[in-house]
Amino acid sequence: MEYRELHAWDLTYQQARELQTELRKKLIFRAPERDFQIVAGADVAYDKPTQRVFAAIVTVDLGIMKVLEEACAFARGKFPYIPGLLTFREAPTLLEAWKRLSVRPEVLICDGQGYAHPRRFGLACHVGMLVDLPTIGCAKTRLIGEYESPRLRRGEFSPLREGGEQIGAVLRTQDRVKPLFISQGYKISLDQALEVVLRAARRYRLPEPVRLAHQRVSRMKREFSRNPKL
DNA sequence: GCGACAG
DNA sequence: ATCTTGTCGC
Repeated sequence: MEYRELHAWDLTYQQARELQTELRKKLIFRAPERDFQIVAGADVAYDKPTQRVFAAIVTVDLGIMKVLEEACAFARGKFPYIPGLLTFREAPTLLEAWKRLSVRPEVLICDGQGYAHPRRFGLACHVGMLVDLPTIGCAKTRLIGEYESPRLRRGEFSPLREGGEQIGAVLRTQDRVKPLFISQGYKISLDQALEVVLRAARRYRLPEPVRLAHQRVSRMKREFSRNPKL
C-alpha cells in the first residue's frame, strides 16, 4: 500500500513537536458513512539489546472474524521513546509494514493515543494522515487527561478530558477488565471509534487486530534474537 | 524545582 | 516497551 511522504523523520525533538503542531491543523474527523468491516491493527515491539524495532499490521474481516492479511517490518531504532513523541520511534517501521500490505483496510487501530495527546496529534492521527485512512487511537494506559473510572460492564465508557475539552474516552471492552483509552485518529468520529473497538474486542481486552499484531511482533522479536541476529 | 509521562 | 514462571480463578 502507498502513503504520502509528507516530511523527513530525522528531526530534533523540537522540530518533531513543531511538526505535530503544524500537521494537527490539517486533522479531519469526518462523520462515519458506513460500517467498517475490514479492520487492521498495528503494533510495535522493541529489542533492547539490539535496539531493533519490529512492526506488524494485521487485517481482519470482522464479518467472519478471519485474518485477511498481515505485514511485518523491522529496523534499527533511531529515535528514543519520549512521551509525546512516540510516533517518531514507531511510525517509520510501521510505514514499512504498511508498504507491504496489498489489501487496503477500511480502518486502522493503532496501539497508542490519537487525539488524546499534548498537541492533539498522537501516533494514530499522524499515521492516519500519512496513509490517508480512518484511524483510531487505542492505548492501554493514559498519556494525558482526567477521567472517572467507567462502570465495570463491557461497553461502558467515560469521557477523557483536558481543560474543558473532551479528548477521548475510557472504554471497558470486557466485564471487569482494565479499560482502554480511545481517541480519534484521523477521518473518524469518537463515536464510531468506540463502536469499532468494542465490536473488534470480541473476547479479549484488546481489539482482535491489535491483539494479533501484538502476538506477531512478539514472535518476530523472539525468533530474531534466537537466530542469525543480523 | 517537582511530578507526570502512549510504548 | 522490557526484565520474567508459575499460579489462582472464571
